[in-house]
Amino acid sequence: MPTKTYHIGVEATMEIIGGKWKSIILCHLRHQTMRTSELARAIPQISQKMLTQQLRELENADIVARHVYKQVPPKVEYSLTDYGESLSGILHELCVWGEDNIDRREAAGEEITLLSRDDV
Amino acid sequence: MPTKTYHIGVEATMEIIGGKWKSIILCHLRHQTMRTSELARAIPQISQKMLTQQLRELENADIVARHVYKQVPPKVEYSLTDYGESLSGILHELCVWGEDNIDRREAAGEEITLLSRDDV
DNA sequence: TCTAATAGTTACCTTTTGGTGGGTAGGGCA
DNA sequence: TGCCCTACCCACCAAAAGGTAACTATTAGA
Repeated sequence: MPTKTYHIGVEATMEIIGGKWKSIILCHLRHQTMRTSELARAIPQISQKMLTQQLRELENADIVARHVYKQVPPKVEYSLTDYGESLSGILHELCVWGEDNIDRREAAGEEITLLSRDDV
Repeated sequence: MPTKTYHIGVEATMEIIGGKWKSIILCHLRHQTMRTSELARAIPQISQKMLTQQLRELENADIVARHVYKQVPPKVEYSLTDYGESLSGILHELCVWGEDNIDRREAAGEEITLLSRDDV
């Protein structure tokens, strides 16, 4: 296998939490274990496909754990792994900085809304 | 203009520092003001086009300041704005977490290299 | 006159990412 | 029997992101 090369640490981090959905998913899982359908409700803009695809990738990176309950209809829960918890502080700061950024842009006259500010 | 809507703070943050290049550029500017050519040397994989495009976008978000010296050949310097400095802590953590992640994957047997670990 | 030097733009193409709509499994229940 | 439920998979298409290469301007200096 050809050796994977990074030039700076942040490159690796962004490969894991980057993209349109991963950081959002992780911000939700930071507070609680959630079922697939709960995540879908918490992130109404995401499609089924993207949700499971991103969860699979986070699982492969050992950030998210998948718990399958053997029952019908199926029940699957996702939560942060211990290693995933090491991202918790960063995720929180990303949320808070974004909230401030939105306030700032609103104060500057931009038409902008933040629906929930529940990241505590 | 249609109101821009976010569901969670991190969405706004990622819109600003997301993508393949922005966080890398910002990590370099965190330590020092840099000329265009210095940035290009510090990030050898980036193309001219991407470098200026990303810098423009960071400038529009008031994260990066552009200083043009009226001389020939041209000299242009980039640095974090005061507001951009508010990302400094997060950028540092993203770097450090990535370095740890690379160590972890290397320890797990993955063929992986980190060229510089100079984010202090 | 010709070239080097720096920063930047543009047109064009490829790759990656994301969206849509369909389909699966398998037990519960009317 | 036939339909519901949840999770999830696949084929296909559209849009966004990124890469390549050629071009610009300007002036110092060989």
